[in-house]
Amino acid sequence: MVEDKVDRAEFRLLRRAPGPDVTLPSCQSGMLAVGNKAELCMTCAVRHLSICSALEGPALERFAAAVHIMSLDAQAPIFDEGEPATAVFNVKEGAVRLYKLLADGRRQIVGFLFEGDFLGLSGVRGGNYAYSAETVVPSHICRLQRSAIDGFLHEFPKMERQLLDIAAAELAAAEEQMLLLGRKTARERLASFLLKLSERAVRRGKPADPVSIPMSRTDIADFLGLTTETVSRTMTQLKRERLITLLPGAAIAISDRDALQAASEGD
Amino acid sequence: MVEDKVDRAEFRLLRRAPGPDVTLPSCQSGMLAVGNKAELCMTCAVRHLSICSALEGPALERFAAAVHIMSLDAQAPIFDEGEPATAVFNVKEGAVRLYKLLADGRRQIVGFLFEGDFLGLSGVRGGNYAYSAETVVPSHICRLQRSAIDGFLHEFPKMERQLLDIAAAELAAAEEQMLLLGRKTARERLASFLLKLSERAVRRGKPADPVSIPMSRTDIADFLGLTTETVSRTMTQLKRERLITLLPGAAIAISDRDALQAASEGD
DNA sequence: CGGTTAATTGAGATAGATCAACATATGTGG
DNA sequence: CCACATATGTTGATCTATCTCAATTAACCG
Repeated sequence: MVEDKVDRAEFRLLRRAPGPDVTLPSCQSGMLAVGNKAELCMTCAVRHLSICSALEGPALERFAAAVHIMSLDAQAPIFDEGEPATAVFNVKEGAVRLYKLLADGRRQIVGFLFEGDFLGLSGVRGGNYAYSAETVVPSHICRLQRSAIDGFLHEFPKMERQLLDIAAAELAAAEEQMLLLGRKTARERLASFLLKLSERAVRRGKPADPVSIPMSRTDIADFLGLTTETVSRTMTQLKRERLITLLPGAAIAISDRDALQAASEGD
Repeated sequence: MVEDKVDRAEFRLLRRAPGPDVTLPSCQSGMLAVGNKAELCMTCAVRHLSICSALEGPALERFAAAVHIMSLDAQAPIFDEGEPATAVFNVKEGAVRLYKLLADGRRQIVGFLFEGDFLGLSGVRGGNYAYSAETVVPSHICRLQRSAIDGFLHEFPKMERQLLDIAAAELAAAEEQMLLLGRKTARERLASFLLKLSERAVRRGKPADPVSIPMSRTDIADFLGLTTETVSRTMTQLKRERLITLLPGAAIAISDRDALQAASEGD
């Protein structure tokens, strides 16, 4: 526990040690065996949330044929920062964290992904992933060769435009996160985080109020630029002031949304 | 000076006070009078750096016809966060800062733009600008109605793809900035900042070594999530250790690039 | 060249980090 | 199904990097 940071850096080196190219993580937890692959996308519960919604009918069937669904355990690597960006992904179910590491193991989580979120095109620098990706909980992730998606983008300008919109939205979110990291207090950061999680849950068609918090305190800390201890203390503080209620099963009830909103902007 | 933050917040409110829509800043410092508008883009010194490079011949002439060049003083507003995003911009000459404010005046600069940099499509949330933009030094900024650029994007997929690449690069930069803001020390932040400025100068065809620093210490502080005092002290520290030399005229010589690189990653 | 603004330097305060128990889940094999 | 083992979360007591407040100095500009 004391050696946490060093462990993280060493672990990273270990993972990279084997050779220049690592086996694809798709093999690590097994692939779903599916009879009719087309069904995959046609009946996908999160299609309306993702770029796949730009396709219909035969195009969607062709798309489905190129997609592989990976079933991953919790804490499973998807790809590493610096690897050639040969595939793109879509989260079908579960949660993913994207992060960057410093040499000494300090970690910054640059984003969390949930059902319907797209991954692997934006945030790529010079053909390589700009961050690492891991599952937070057991997840189903759709995987598609980059070459394949490039073809679809070329063929369906609507999809490309949608991707541009996604990139613009991600950028706006990134800028908000910069404001949070550069200028907000711990209390403001946590309040902002909880509200944002709630908003995102709503966009996915889930209830706004009991927010599910699938990630650990350490993940939250590394996302908010804090330590676990500060996250824990601040959580307790918000609880004590009755802005939130900690529920069993990694969920949080927002007891006073207005007050939490106020707390997120600096009282 | 003591009331700096409050001033900033009040100033912002004042600027917004007049009415629902503010006069376009293009009128504030005058427009360049140009005989042959087509010449504007055809002979533009930074065309190869910007999205305009996707167009040639007649298409470029049509593009030029739709472009207005604004000549702005230093510290001139370009647009405000929350305004409808009715135009896109390209920096022809000068420097621009993009920033977000909190209600009490705390400011986070989310990016600096230089010659050739594009502005106004990515980072837009729901049709409104996600941040405010101001010039840092006297600048020439190309302005184009959003509806016009949409037409070109539709007509020239090459331009749209280029925009997607730009957005991806911006996102990668934003993620790196999150790592800086969330996990780096003041020393690491400043070293990273100076190196990045140097890299960007090179990409614009300028020398890597005496880096021009057009922005104030306050701007640097608000970009790095620090205070002016800390920026100043850290600058002095790097100078004392002979990693950099402060030159007259807002320039900095990188005396020991390797050491500065090391300092940017945590010694 | 004086006046104004920006940058630097110093002294002291503090939010959040670090170090250290302790508590509470989570899981595992008997 | 319980008792132990391990990971995760909470709480407490310090410590410190950076902020804040306060001068002082340097740069810029008409």
